[in-house]
Amino acid sequence: MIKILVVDDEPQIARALRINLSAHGYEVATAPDGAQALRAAAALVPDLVVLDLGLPDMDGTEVIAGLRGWTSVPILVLSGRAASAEKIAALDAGADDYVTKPFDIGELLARVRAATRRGNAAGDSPVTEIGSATVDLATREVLRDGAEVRLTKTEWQLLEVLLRNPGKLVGQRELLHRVWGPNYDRETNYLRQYMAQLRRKLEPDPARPVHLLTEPGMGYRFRP
Amino acid sequence: MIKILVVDDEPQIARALRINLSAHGYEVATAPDGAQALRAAAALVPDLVVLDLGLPDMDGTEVIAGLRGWTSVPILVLSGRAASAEKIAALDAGADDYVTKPFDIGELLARVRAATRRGNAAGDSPVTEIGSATVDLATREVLRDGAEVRLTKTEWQLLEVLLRNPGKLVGQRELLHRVWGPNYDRETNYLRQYMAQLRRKLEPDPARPVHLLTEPGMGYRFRP
DNA sequence: ACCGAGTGATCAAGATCCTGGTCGTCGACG
DNA sequence: CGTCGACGACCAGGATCTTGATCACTCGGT
Repeated sequence: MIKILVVDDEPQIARALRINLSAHGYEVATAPDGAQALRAAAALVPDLVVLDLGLPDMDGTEVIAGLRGWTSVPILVLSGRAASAEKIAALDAGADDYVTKPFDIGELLARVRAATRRGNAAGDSPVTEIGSATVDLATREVLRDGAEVRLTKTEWQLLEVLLRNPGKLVGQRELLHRVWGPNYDRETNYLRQYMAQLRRKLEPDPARPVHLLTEPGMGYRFRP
Repeated sequence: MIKILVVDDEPQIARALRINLSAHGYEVATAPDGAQALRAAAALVPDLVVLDLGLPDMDGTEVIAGLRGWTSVPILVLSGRAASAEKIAALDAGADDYVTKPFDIGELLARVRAATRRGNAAGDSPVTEIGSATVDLATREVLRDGAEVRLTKTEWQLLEVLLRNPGKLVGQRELLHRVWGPNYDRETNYLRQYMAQLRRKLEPDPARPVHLLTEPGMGYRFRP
């Protein structure tokens, strides 16, 4: 079942979307503001986010950036503002589509189909092999030698950023920014702490990592 | 370079799109009707198709179906008709986005960026050849004769400045500014030190550099 | 042809920074 | 009240950066 997270502060619209989407076979969750949206997205790992830009607590692009930090889930933006600058800002922040209110529900559903179709067609298998461990980013499960390994929320966020950039070096500034937020740029000790935990849980020999590598002075890298 | 195929039977619009897109660094090809569009797509394998629905020879959805038969290239539909039924038909036929004319060129470019960003996510990175070594600035990797070469942070910064100005002379003042900051204008010995290290790690014969050249009294130059 | 100044290359240390590992505290949650 | 995860501090070992010294080369001037 395809999971959709609807983010809107107006109860009527949220309700209407929920009814229409679930009538077409989607599993729907809703969040009334940006903070709860980010939490819900982390908890549910939806297949699509429908995001209203007029949220009370955060700017729309901030929500998009918060999501894009750790997931490439399709984001479909709803907005009352039709100005091109608004659209460009949202799209460049990482949104996949932009629909202005009032919108035709049939068109919205078609755009939802287009966005979810892409996600499925992209077909990048969400499971990643790390030595003897298997990481499934979609279901948030780690199996190692048949046994399940538990990761905490922070560990997941850190691991996901690395796994979504296979082979690529991710700077420590960027990692801190994406996992802990913009105010933790200097706390590199967090990184060391959690990288060590991830290595203990995933690497065959945590003292000699093969997949979760350190690039001294620069950042970390996941090698498949 | 990202290749875009523009399909439009109106020469003015095709011309305007070509100019705008190539001004933003895309490689543009055009086709005036559906049949030629399908042939061009098969020959060029573009990274994005911008498709006007009002073609003389085929219905727009037929063109989309013809493309979708063998490729999952992103398709961005342009159309003068704003009716929801049209949009739904095009999107369900396999289009990724639908923009109604008249459109804002900035918005179109943003949607182009959004569409290509998705495809390029699993993309390839630009690599530079230095003798027998290959340098990948995106992933921060250097391979030499199949073996991996480790560069330190400062070595990367210095090398990146040179590689981003291929063939161009970069003054020592400028290099020092970019790598060490504004307060190191006179420390040219740093440059010598690290240039020597880079040559040792990258040049076939470090004593006789072929790609990382010294311009006495002025600066350094990377020759591809 | 000789010399000295200026510049660049190379070598060899200390100083400094970074990392990994460990420990202890705090707050949330059951 | 007990447990777990997040947070913060510390230390030792090692890699990196910085600095100084030495030598080779070029280029004017004598």
